[in-house]
Amino acid sequence: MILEKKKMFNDFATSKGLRSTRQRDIILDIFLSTHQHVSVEELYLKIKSSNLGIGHATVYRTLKLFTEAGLAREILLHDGQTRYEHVVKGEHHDHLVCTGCNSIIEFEDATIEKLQDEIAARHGFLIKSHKMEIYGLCANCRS
Amino acid sequence: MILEKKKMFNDFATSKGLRSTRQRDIILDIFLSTHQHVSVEELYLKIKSSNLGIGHATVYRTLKLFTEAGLAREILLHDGQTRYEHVVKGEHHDHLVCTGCNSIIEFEDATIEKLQDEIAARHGFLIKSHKMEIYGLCANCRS
DNA sequence: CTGATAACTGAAAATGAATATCAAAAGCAT
DNA sequence: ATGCTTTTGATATTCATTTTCAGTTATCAG
Ligand SMILES: [Mn+2]
Ligand SMILES: [Mn+2]
Ligand SMILES: [Zn+2]
Ligand SMILES: [Zn+2]
Repeated sequence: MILEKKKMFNDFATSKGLRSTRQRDIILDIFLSTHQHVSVEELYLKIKSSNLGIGHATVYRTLKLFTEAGLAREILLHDGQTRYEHVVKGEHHDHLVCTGCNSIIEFEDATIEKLQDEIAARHGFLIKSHKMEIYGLCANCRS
Repeated sequence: MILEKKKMFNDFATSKGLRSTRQRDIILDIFLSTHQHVSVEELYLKIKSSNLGIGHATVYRTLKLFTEAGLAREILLHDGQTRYEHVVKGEHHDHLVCTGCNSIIEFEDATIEKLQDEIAARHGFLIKSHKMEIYGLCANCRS
């Protein structure tokens, strides 16, 4: 799994003529070791606390590369910070976002995805990506 | 239609003990005269070009009031600017966003909305709002 | 291995949207 | 009109992200 992701990035780097650097290796390692929905700052701090000095700019730049390489997805919730999550090949999910405790529940719904395709087709629209977020209170925060 | 919106804001203002000001009247007029999905900056410039001096801060503040009053909805696309659209009572729609020409197509799908409710219910989640955006190329930009 | 070249890094500065500050102005009740 | 409270807006501030650019490093031809 992790090796597969590393290979994926390697292939991407090769195809784009990117160089292999210490920083990119470290950032990839740490990104792969995180759970879902990490903000750039969280990653930066995690790297910092490992006594590995890497600059902010490099973390930002590298996460964009991961996104381009298809192994990360950018998520913009309503907290003013860009977050990244892992892309699992052949999977897609959307989010229930709790405004009480900021927790995120993931869900998949094939019917919704199909309806989206139909709507797009009806408008001659070519889908590249989509996002769907449901905001509200999770079971815990309701009570 | 426009009178109805003005009354709506008036009622809201009264219920909140807000004062009636020249600035709020102007911003409401201009907001109601726009089409969908205006950014704060666009509104600000429109006001400025009408030779009516109103500060940035006031435009930001007032649009939040409109949102609270239920006559505007905040939209966050991927261009780093908050936009606002008109709320039509009893209606809801989502967006197809063209990454080629930045145009936006609106659509409604009752089945998707119902599926969202079901998913939320399944997780004991109480929905407050949701957003769904499909990104890609519109019919024009495809060709 | 060596040197040339182009890519990469990161500290620091810049950007840009949005918010906070606060003194002056304006609305409203009496 | 008076007095009190809200509102405004120029300005400063915040904060995430991007840009700059000089120094560093990876890669590759010789
Ligand atoms: Mn997720
Ligand atoms: Mn719309
Ligand atoms: Zn919660
Ligand atoms: Zn288009």
